[in-house]
This record gives sequence, C-alpha cells and structure tokens, in this order.
Amino acid sequence: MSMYVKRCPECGSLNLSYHHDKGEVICRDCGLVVEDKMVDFDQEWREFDGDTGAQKRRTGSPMSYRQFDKGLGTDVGRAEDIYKLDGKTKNKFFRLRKWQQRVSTAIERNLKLALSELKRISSFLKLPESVEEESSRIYTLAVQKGLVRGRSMESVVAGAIYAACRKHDVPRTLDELAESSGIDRKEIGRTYRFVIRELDIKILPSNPVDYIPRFASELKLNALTQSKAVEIIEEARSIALTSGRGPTGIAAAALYVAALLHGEKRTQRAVADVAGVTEVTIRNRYKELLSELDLEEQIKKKKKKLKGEDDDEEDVDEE
DNA sequence: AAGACGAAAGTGGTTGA
DNA sequence: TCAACAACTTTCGTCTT
Repeated sequence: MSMYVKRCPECGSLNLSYHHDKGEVICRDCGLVVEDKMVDFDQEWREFDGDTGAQKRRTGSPMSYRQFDKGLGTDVGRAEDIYKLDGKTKNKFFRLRKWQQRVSTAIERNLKLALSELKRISSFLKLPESVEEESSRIYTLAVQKGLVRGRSMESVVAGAIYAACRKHDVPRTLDELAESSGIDRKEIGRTYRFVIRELDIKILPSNPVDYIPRFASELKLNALTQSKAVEIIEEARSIALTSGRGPTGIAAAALYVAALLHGEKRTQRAVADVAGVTEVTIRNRYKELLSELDLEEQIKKKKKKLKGEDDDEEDVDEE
C-alpha cells in the first residue's frame, strides 16, 4: 500500500527500514533517519461494497480526541423535554444546565487553545499521528479531571505529549519538549509526573535503545555503529547495568563507545549535546561499561594507534 | 588549544520512618 | 513531613593529544 520508493538522501541507498509504529524511516546503510513522520497510509475511511456504488458515504467525522469534544457533544437536555418534572427537580435541572454551560464553554475554550498548541508542538517535533492523538487524549482527560488548575495550560500540554511519547516508545527528551514548548524542563517533568499519577497512566521506564536511531542520525554515525551501540546496551542490560540510570545517559555512552570502536570518533561534548546530558554523565556510564563489559577491543584499538609494533589482531566487531 | 578525566559541591526527586 | 539517598549537573583544575 505504501508504494513510494525512496532513496536515502545521504548515501543513496534503497535499503531503508520502516518503523511504522514510530513513524520513522531509517537507512540501514548510513543510519540516517530519512523521514520521521510518515503519512499514515492505512488509515483509510471505510468504504462499503463497490457494487452499490452510491453508498460510499462516510458516517460522520472521524472520532478523534484532537477535536475538543471528540466530535460528539452531550448536553443537558432542553427545557421542553422536562415538562413532566416537578418543581424541585426542575430547579435542579436548571442549575445543572447553567453549570453545564459554564463548565463546558470554559473547557471548550481551554481545549481549543490547548489542542492547537499541542498540534504546533507535535508537528515541531515531527511526532507520528498516533502520538499526537494519544497526547490529545491525555490532555483532555487531564482537563476533565481539573488537573490544569494551578498549572499553566502549556505545561500540561507539554507533559501530556511527553507522556504519550513515552507510552508509544518514541521518547523525546525533556529538553526537546522544553525547547519546543518554551516551558522549563523541570516544570514539564513535574506536571508530567503529576498527570500520569492522577490519571493512573502506567509507563514503563523507557528503553535506552529507543533513543539510539535519532541520536545516531544527528551525529551522522553509520548503521554499523548504531547497531553496535544497541548491542552494547543489550549486553549491559543483561547484567543489570542499566537499572536506575537515566536512559539517555546510557544511550549516549553506548553511542560514544560504539563510535570509538568503529573509528568514527565523536567528542563527548558532541554526544552529550544531542543526548541532552553532560559529559560527566557520559564518562560515568562509559566507565561502567568498560569495567563491566569486555574492554580489550578498546585497548587494542588504542595500541594500534601507538604504532602497533608487534602483535595486532584485526578483529574489530563480533560478539 | 581542545578534549578527556575526575573531584567536589549543588539540585530535584524518591523513599521510608 | 522530614531526612537520607541516588542520579545527574555544574564547575573547575589537571592531564593528554
């Protein structure tokens, strides 16, 4: 169905890898993220049988949380519907109706504004539609639960997006959210935690591997280095080296080591910048990696640079 | 000069009494 | 609610390339 043929703009390769769930297209040869927001081709609105051609009508607008009320609306009924009610109930009815109007117009206004902001940010971050949809849902729930009170609308939007990204394994760093929303990173983290706690959204700790393609692409590292980094992370995970640590730090250190081993050296600062951590954190993770995994390869590489006088085995990459 | 390294002090969040 | 604690950051001085 998705029948467009693409070449990697970096190396011209046709060997592209499609990750539909992440909305990413990754070049297997050079690791470039070719396109990180794919058109969602299989979202095809139902058509009925071809032979009864006249009946190809759709059944209303698509149900989406990106519209403020999911395209539906519920009202407390009109006055003429309740002519049989007694006076007391009538009064109650009118009170409810009044409240409903107040609340719903307030919520409506809020949602309209918030969802357009949300759309702006998610297109800035090139998030796939599934994530945009999810964050809209989260935000809507948050508003309905009154969680925005005392917080800025923007920070809740940012928190909702962050949560949705995590939930869909398309993690963005807090810094990226901060940059695109203009909200302080800590503030986003706070509201994020608050929102997922209040809405009882369970989010598993994000896997460092999920960050690798994007970071590697930004650093222009090739696919070999990238898969080496993934390999390192998985090895580290098997020895419980990754628990409790920040996933971005691990991803950054793994990439740093992998780049070193493949002769594509990047400075710690460069890696730190794209990963949104400091050099110190990379060094700490890096040290742990070297001491807990096999570091002989690393040492051999360095020895080769030191004029490699006597023995040099040319084994670079295998497990 | 630039990059890598590491010590020391500070920050914000989690946990457990 | 408070204190201990771990992870991470900031800052800064030293060493290596």
